[in-house]
Amino acid sequence: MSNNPVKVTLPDGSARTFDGAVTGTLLAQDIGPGLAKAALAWQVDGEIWDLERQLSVDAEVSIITRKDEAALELIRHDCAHLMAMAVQELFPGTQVTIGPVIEDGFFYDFARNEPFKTEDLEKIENKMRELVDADHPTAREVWARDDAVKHFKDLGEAYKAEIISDLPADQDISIYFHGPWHDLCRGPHLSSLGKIGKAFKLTKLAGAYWRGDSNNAQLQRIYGTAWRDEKELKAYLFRIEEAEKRDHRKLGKEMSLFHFQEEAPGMVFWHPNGWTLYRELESYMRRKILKNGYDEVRTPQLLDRKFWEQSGHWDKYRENMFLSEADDKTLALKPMNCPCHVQIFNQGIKSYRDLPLRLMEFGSCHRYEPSGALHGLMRVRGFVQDDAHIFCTEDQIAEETKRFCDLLQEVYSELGFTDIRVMFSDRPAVRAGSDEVWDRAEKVLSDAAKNIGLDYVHNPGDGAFYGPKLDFVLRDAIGREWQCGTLQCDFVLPERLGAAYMGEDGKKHTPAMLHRVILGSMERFTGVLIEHHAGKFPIWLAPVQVVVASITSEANAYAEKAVEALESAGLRASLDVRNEKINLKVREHSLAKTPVMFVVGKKEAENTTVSIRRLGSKDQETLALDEAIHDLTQEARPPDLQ
RNA sequence: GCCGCAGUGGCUCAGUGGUAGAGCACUCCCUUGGUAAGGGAGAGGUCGAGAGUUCAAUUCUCUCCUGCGGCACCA
Repeated sequence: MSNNPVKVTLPDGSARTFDGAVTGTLLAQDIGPGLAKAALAWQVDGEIWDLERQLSVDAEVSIITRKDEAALELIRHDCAHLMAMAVQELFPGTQVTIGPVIEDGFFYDFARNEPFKTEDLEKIENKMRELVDADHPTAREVWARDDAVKHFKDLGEAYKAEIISDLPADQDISIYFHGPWHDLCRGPHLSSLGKIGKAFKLTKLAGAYWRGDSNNAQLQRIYGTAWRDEKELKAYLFRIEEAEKRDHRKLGKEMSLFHFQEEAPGMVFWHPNGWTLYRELESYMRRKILKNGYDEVRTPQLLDRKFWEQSGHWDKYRENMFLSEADDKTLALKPMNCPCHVQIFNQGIKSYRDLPLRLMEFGSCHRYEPSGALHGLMRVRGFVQDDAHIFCTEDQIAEETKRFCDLLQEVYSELGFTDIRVMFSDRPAVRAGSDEVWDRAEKVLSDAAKNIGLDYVHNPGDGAFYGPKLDFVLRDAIGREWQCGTLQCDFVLPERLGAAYMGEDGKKHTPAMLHRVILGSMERFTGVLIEHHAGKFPIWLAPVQVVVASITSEANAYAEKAVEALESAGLRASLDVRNEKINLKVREHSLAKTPVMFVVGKKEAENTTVSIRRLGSKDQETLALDEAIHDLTQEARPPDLQ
């Protein structure tokens, strides 16, 4: 170790010089005993280091304590080790594999013949607390690769040995010891297990494939969450509870929007309330799309197998298609609309003057999704896409991309989503079309995206089998992301399906085809809306926009009249003249999330007024019935008609 | 599809090797009450489906179905 002086610069700009190499611990002690006690790790030129790691060159440094955001990652990483340690103590013979930090927590994948039971989580958690109390110190060693491989093999840790063998040759094989237990790990780690604290909780048990490949063995994964203190843990658990409250499956049941049943897994039974919401959304989209130069069409759902053979779907997606037999033929329910739209394009002779031709359909599709993938409205087997295909020349792609992105932004913003992320996905391993065609398609689409200033993230290898795509991911009210829109550039299918137009040069050409959706699946987007609004829909979407509730039976006739007036003004109104107290009615309609309530008693009946109560407010406002209806009619207009 | 868990009246859930219970909702009666639960009575379940063990299964075992949490998948 060199004895040259080491100068470190602290965040406040002050500098300290040490005679030789310095560790985080030494530095913290040098600054003060309080900090020495609170130190968890230190940051050297932006990189987090173990406290005991030696620094022998000048650097910018800071001491990390529990107060720092960076402490979270350290705590979670240590917690993963702690859990693995507890598991191996409780269940000897269990092999460890990997245990990374993830959003809000960590997990560790184990290989063990016996399955873990839910009850085991508590045992493991208790053992973890014991180990925290024991406060085993951490030590780091660097081993020779072959020694490390042999060591873990001898221990029966085949997975660890495999991981080490696969590490790049130039990488140090660092082993971390926590008292009697050790693991291969890149680090950094806290200086002892006690520093983790006890604000952790094991949350769920799951299966996970080794190296994420379903051909490999399935491991047992235990998830946990860990925080800097009890308060943060509580806040996290509260956040989870709040998210559960707005779960669209729960709200769908409570608000009678839709249901599923086992005779039709993954297919929605829409109830009157839910269908009203769906239809409002559909009407809105139809107006937006038709205004943007599209023509609406409708195509068959059941088509002959040979049709799908020609399109290439039979080869690649046969396993995921619903099949049927009739007239000695095999038919398949359409999994997407594009081949059908090409058939419409192919009717008659198209001229370059007809391009771009934009065909739009609320296309009803079926996909045989794996049973484990189904999830409420978010992942279904029968769904409707707000789908369209734009047939155009290659030169028109840039302009069409711009038009589409403008429309998409407008729709998202009118529906209340402003935080949108874009991804550009290029050629997948399994694909149709030559590399030359892919080169062209990727270039034209990414250039178009760049030209309109889209700030996209590159997502390699995730394109559709026929072309590259732009995906649009939106963030909802509580920060979750939903992939909805997509724009896919396709030079393959039009050719395969024989689409052609007569060019200016009098020769036949194959058009390019842009596949695009904005909402994606209507079902899924409805689910997103339910969760985004937590069931408290804006008036234009609310299944029941206003309920008229009478206070006494003497006002019932007037209440009926008010409902009739609301309905003739085009509003969705319902009547509540039950023989119940107004308190109960207010409570029930509030719980039902009806946005507006007209409360009418004797006074209102005599004066032709209504007492208005809005969802989420205790205020009351009395207005003349006509005026109230007039105001509400304005307010209930969809965003594009405001 | 894979791993783990679950399936009991419309809903939320309790419970037991001797064929079931609560709250809410529902029906009826009383109550006409001014902004988040007025009172009383009543009705309602082949305990997901099939098979097995047992004198006896909603309860134990197996198979299947569906759902839930992940994984894998998502044209």
